[in-house]
Amino acid sequence: MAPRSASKSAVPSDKVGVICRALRRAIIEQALEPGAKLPEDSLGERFGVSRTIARHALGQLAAEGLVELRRNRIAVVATPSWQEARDAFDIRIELERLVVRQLAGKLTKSQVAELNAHVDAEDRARDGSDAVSIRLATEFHILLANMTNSPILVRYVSEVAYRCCLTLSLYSRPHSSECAINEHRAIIAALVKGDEAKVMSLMHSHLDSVASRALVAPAPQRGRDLLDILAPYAEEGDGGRVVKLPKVVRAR
Amino acid sequence: MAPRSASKSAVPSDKVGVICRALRRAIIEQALEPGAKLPEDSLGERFGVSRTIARHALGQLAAEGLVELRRNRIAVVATPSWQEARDAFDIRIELERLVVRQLAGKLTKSQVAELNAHVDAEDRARDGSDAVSIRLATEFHILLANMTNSPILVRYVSEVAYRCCLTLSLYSRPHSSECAINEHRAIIAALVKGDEAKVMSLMHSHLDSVASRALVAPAPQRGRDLLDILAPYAEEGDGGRVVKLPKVVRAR
DNA sequence: GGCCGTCGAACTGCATGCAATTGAGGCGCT
DNA sequence: AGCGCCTCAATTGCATGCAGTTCGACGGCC
Repeated sequence: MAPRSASKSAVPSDKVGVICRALRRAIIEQALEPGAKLPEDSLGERFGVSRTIARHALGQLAAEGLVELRRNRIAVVATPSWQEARDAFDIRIELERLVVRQLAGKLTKSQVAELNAHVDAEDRARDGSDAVSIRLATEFHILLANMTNSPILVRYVSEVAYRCCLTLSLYSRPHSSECAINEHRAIIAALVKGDEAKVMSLMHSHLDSVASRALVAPAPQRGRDLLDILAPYAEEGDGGRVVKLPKVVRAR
Repeated sequence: MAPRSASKSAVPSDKVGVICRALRRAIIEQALEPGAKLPEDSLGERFGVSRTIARHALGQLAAEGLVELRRNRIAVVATPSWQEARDAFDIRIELERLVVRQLAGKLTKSQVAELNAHVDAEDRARDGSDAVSIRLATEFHILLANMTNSPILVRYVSEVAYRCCLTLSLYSRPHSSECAINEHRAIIAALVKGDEAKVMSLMHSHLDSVASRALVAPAPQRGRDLLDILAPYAEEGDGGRVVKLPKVVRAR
């Protein structure tokens, strides 16, 4: 509906931007799981562009921390460690507190309407797939950030929110985020009321509860597969090599 | 001295990384002023690589907000608006409060030594060029962030610090940041002492004072040239065109 | 003299080609 | 059967070439 063509910067042409957006979305909807391979050829073919462009897009996404690039290796969707996930949430909390601090009491009527409409959409999607719910929940926060009119803040909040989303698919059990919709409504209400302190603490506890519900301890059994579990034991120094393991069948 | 090869991610090969680091440094030392042109050819030639690589590097820097990319146009060093500068500082304050909160009372002896050595270097550079002083001051903060061992936090703090650095060359009068060295020492002391609240407020006021010393109001006369002054009046929508002005001699 | 239109050089957007590296399967050896 | 080596297809790293666009300058016209 809204003609939100989003980020004006960092998008050399727009083909790159299209691919980035598509991949971001696929990643946060968990159509692409962490660790999924992203060969340049395939991407290029899929989007009707050459490898050059696909490569460029991967570079951008790597800069955002959504994909991992290793020299001469196929790019893969990032697999953040549990600690990184925690860090991302900590940063996110601070950034979003900043967002609501700037927004408290300053929302226009149409902005409030837009926010409410979004939460309604979240409500409606409750029966649908988890993926959509998660995406909408994330987009609520990005929508909020957008209203600050601070491009930098928007960029950082978006990035870190996407990263958090990514970690959710790694470490959370299903259906863990739906109950947060009420908290979104509460935040809107507090924003309208203009109570800065209140809305900041609401946002804080909202994110904190999402984080603690989602990030269920380092859970030995929760990792994707053997390789992930062993990762911390094979600290990869700047050129280090993972210890050779006898016969590991990589989970496809 | 320290074998700090820095960011492992987001660097496809390393030629790209080399170019990025070089340009970042040139930018924050103000060898490249905001608005400076960065043609792909020249960069490629300068660094002994093809345009492809130079282009990729520019893409990365654009993602960090240090350069501006516009379709079919020569890339230029970013020229943040005054408002963006303010926003960047606000974000920076929150992020660095997070840094020192995590670090308070947790520094090892060698880390403290490293910090002190750095501030000593800042002291020594006081007689040298402004550019070096500014770079060192910025690097102090990045050094601090590094000690959190949180790659994400490091990345964000670095980025936003570079951006702030960039704005300093636009909006600040010369010699405005040197007196901050004592504040760096105070922060180290408070970190060692482990007083979380104290160090957070120290960092807050440190950055706040740098910002307010530096960002001297929108100052009609302080902008680079006429075009910058007029920029806010010619909001560029996603494909909008700046209003045609009769005969503007662009300050070289 | 100043303004406008036209032209050319410069630059970007993108695809493709070639060399180098990887990792995966097959083969032989123990 | 298991383990290691070796070879080859798959994939990346990078440069170059071509087409389209922009910017600046020159020259004509008012």
